[in-house]
Amino acid sequence: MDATFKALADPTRRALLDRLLGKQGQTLTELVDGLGMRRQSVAKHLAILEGAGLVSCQWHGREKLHYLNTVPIAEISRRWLDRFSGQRAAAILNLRDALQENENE
Amino acid sequence: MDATFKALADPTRRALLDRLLGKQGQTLTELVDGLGMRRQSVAKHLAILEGAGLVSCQWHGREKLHYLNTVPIAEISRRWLDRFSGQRAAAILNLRDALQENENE
DNA sequence: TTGACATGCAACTATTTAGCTGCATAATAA
DNA sequence: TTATTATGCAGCTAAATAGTTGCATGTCAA
Repeated sequence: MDATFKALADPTRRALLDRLLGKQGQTLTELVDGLGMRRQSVAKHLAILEGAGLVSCQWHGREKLHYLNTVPIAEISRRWLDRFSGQRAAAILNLRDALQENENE
Repeated sequence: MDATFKALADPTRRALLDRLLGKQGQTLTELVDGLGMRRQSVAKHLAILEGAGLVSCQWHGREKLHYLNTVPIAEISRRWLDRFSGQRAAAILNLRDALQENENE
């Protein structure tokens, strides 16, 4: 889970996920285009995404095709974010507001 | 949004959010306890969380009370994660599996 | 076979980050 | 007032990170 959060922390890596969401099975060379960065840098980012399980790869001759895997994102959403954005969090926000009201008196 | 992702990338900061979810309005000194780290380090983490809008603070005498703010998390969940964990992503995963099947022939 | 193409591996640099120590400031309590 | 407590600010170090270049390897196509 920590690897997933760390992987998502970089804007370049989030952009890569975005592009894979738009079109699966892209090669490294294809993904480099438009990022304003060298091939090796993008390869590093993709390796981090792969290490976090966010991207799965598949060799096809000399090309390495990259596929988005959304399972880790769904895990984060389910096991972590939901606790914060759910009803309980809203209740706590209300409590905070109540405390602030109290403070302003 | 980038600030939010970066703030969530650190396990100590996620732990801080967890603890604030459990009990709002804690002081810095209170939050230091159990993290195995100096007060100033925790203060830096809290400053980053505050900078990302994930924590709001309120002075009460010499004590600075910390409150969880879930809005940025909800934003991430709504504007970013939903695109990946939704039905479209599932369809793409199926497509990926289909491609892999095809590859194995 | 030869040349072009796709990728990997290794080493280097600069920047950011996480933690620390030391001192200063402000508020509470005796 | 004086001592204690809560926090902030500044500076330092070590480690991690993001980017680079250069070279090696393996595949496809002529």
